[in-house]
Amino acid sequence: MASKIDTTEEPPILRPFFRKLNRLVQLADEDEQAILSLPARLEEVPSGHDLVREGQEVRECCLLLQGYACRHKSTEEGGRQIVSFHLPGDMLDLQHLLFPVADHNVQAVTAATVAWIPTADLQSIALERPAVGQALWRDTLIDASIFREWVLNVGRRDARSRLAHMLCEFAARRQAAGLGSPEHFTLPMSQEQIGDATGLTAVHVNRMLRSLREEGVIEQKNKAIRIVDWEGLRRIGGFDPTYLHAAA
Amino acid sequence: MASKIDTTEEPPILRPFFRKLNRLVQLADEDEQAILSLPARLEEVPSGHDLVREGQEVRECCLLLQGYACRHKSTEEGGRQIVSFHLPGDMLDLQHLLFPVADHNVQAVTAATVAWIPTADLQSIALERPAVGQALWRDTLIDASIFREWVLNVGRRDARSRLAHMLCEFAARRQAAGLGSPEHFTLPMSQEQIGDATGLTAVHVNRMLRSLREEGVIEQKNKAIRIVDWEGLRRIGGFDPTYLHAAA
DNA sequence: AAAGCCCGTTGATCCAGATTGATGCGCTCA
DNA sequence: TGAGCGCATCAATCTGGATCAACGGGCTTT
Repeated sequence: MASKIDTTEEPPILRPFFRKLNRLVQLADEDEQAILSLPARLEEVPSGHDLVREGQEVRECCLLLQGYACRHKSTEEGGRQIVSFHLPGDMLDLQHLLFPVADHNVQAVTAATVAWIPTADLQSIALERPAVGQALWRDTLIDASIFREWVLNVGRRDARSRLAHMLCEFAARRQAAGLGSPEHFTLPMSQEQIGDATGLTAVHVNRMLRSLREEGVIEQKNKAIRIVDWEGLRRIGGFDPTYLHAAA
Repeated sequence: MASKIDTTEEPPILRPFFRKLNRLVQLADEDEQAILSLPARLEEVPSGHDLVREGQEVRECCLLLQGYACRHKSTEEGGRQIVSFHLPGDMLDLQHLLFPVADHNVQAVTAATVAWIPTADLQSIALERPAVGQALWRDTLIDASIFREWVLNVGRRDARSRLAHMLCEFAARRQAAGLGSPEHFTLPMSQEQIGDATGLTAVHVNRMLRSLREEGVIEQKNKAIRIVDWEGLRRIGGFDPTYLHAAA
């Protein structure tokens, strides 16, 4: 399932990662070379696979290359809360650069390919190449900003708004990451997972999605979703993309 | 209300800030000197004062020296959500080091003294002194970890647990910051504010605090609070301090 | 010392969302 | 080709927390 690969062969598997960092901070050619030649261990995992578990000691950071992932925590009673969703190109656990023990879980939402990069190598590139370090720091700051918005989302918005907001964010981040049209895409997660992300139950997610469909702001068949009335959805969710800081 | 002061006079007003960073990363004497001689503009503000407003362009980062503060966001309908509370020694808006425009508000919870430090100076100290940069980065990562826990708190815990968890976190952070006993302290915020932080209404906060009192896990008179049964409170809140990463 | 106000306290009622359970559809795999 | 299963869908009932309303006590203001 896991295999060592020679990163000097083409095309460099870390290019999506470089592209993302380069959106955050303008990088020089040497920065690009340094990033692309980071050692990386590829792994393909099935949907639902746990990539990092809470309490685990982490020596490699996990970069998502294909598919979708999420991070989640649980209460002692077993209530599960997804705290973020991730797109290809996202670093899933940058916090492990400075804290070796995981304080939450990382899970594949769909079948996915990830690249494991030793934390030590990321640390030294961040230290030796200030621009790269700054890009990584920026990435963690955007993460934090999204968490704040999620606190607001689950704390103060009603069910329909929460869902609308989540859909808007997902669409906006897809677009920012250059993954295609923000109006028509596949929503990779199950309604159960959407509920875990919004603090709702799956059945209520179902009801509210139906309500959004009946209102004519979205269309759905299976996992395929089309945002018919972006302004309407934006208004229902109270979505303002400022907190994404243009990238993410 | 605001006044320029010569930071070379004793005692250095930035010492609490240095102490906090030094807890995050072991700093050298030159790091200490560099931190203590950062230019800082002192300001004393009354309870409820807005230190930073959403949308505002920020050129100085705000360091809390005395009193308590919070950060908050609002929905378009006006629902207010407090996303974090802050103790003396905390940097209130480190994200402005890399993003010049505020995506949320910072407010004084009590009368407070703050020090404004130009973002440019913080940026250069972070760049020129890797240990300081790392400490600041660590601080933002701990912030993010706390936000994740808050998403879980408002998303998946019931009202009583949310409150118990909030009390545990506040006590633990007080202790970590060396602000005195974790069992007996004054809770600076109003029940309205506690509600805004936990996604509840003030009346329900009141009821649940009474329930905690009746259960004998806490005692309260006015703002003074005593945690009588720490293990009980911990259990009710499902509090596990790992996410605070020992400092904060 | 009186006036006013903010804040905490308590009760009564209402509603958004949870829970439970039943049905149906489209996968995958034998 | 059909069995089995995960997942979406939908309805009926229940409940935690919101909302609305009233009161009291300690604080500041004059």
